[in-house]
Amino acid sequence: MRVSREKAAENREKIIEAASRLFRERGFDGVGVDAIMKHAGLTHGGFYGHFDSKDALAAEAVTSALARGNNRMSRFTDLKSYAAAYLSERHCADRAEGCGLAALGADIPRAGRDVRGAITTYVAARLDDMAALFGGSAARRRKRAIAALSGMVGALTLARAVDDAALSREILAAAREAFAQD
Amino acid sequence: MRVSREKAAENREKIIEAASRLFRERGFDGVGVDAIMKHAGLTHGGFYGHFDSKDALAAEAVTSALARGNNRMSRFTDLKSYAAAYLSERHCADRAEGCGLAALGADIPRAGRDVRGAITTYVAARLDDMAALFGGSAARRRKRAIAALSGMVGALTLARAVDDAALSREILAAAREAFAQD
DNA sequence: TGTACATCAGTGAACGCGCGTTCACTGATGTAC
DNA sequence: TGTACATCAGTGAACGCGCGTTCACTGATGTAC
Repeated sequence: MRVSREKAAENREKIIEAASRLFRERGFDGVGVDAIMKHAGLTHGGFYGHFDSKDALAAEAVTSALARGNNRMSRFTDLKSYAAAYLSERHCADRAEGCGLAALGADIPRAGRDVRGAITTYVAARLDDMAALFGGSAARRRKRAIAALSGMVGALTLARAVDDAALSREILAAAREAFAQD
Repeated sequence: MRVSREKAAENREKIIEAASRLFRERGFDGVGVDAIMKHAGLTHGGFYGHFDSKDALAAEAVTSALARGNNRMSRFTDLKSYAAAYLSERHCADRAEGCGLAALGADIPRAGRDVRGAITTYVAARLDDMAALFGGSAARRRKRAIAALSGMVGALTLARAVDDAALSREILAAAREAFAQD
């Protein structure tokens, strides 16, 4: 049955949000259109009224997930609290709500053009943000920002990959120490 | 038609090797049993004579990929040449032959128990290797090894994710500099 | 060493299932008068 | 403001396809005598 334009726009957002969570949790290939629509409280048939394809949704979902990540992380004004939040055990345990880079990492090079474009824009923005947290020349701050972002994404990836809670915590703790330094 | 036991063992290795390359290149869900067997020069029906399931093969393929990575990287006796090799543009461009951690990264937490076990063993071994490349107390060397491995895996992941060749090279170069330091 | 038979690695067709996508339909919303 | 009709967001069945897995079969290999 038809629904008000307002409600339809709301539903579209719900689909994007459900996809954004589910993709991060299970990967692009790990979730179907069916599951996404169910999580948004709809039936799968209506999907193609909102999006051209699953790939098109993926691009929007990634953009949305990263924008939210950007907002969440850009409130930190010092490196130490940034690293503490990013490398927390809470973030490690919660892929669905966490950083899209770490959650989708190796899947990104295999994703479509739009997804990769969104990621590239995001990485560039995040590096700019992060450079402000370091001291020294612009060139030095830039290089330090790259090292810190790489280190955090890598540490979170390893801490999540490993099947040993103690090792996982050790990785996070060592990374918090290493990547919080100017 | 039947084949000698020797030839059968050889075929089994070919399947593992093909899977190891294809999984790293396209992810676990991105390759079918059919493609793996074709790359091994066989037909897909014979697969289940060698392995119980696709998942069982995945565990063996990951073990094999990581063991080879271990051999390749453990020949470096100094951090700088290690970082130069790991963070080379060549490694960045060649997912199929490169480090399994960076190639499968975010897919690992979603993989089966055996795959995760193999990864955990590998990470532990790699950290031990790497700690020997640093100076200072055992605790310091351990922490530095964790930071360096995290940084390299993360930098390679980011350099591959980004859709901009210049940014990709910049990430690798900055990481080579940052993570080659004691 | 040679022969006869059992074994079993590999083949290719087939199965069932889930997925991305399409479509005829429904009925509430939006609009024209 | 009220009525009549057109629109179109969402439904649920259906489609075609590819995938993981199974199976009857083939014919070379391995073995028993």
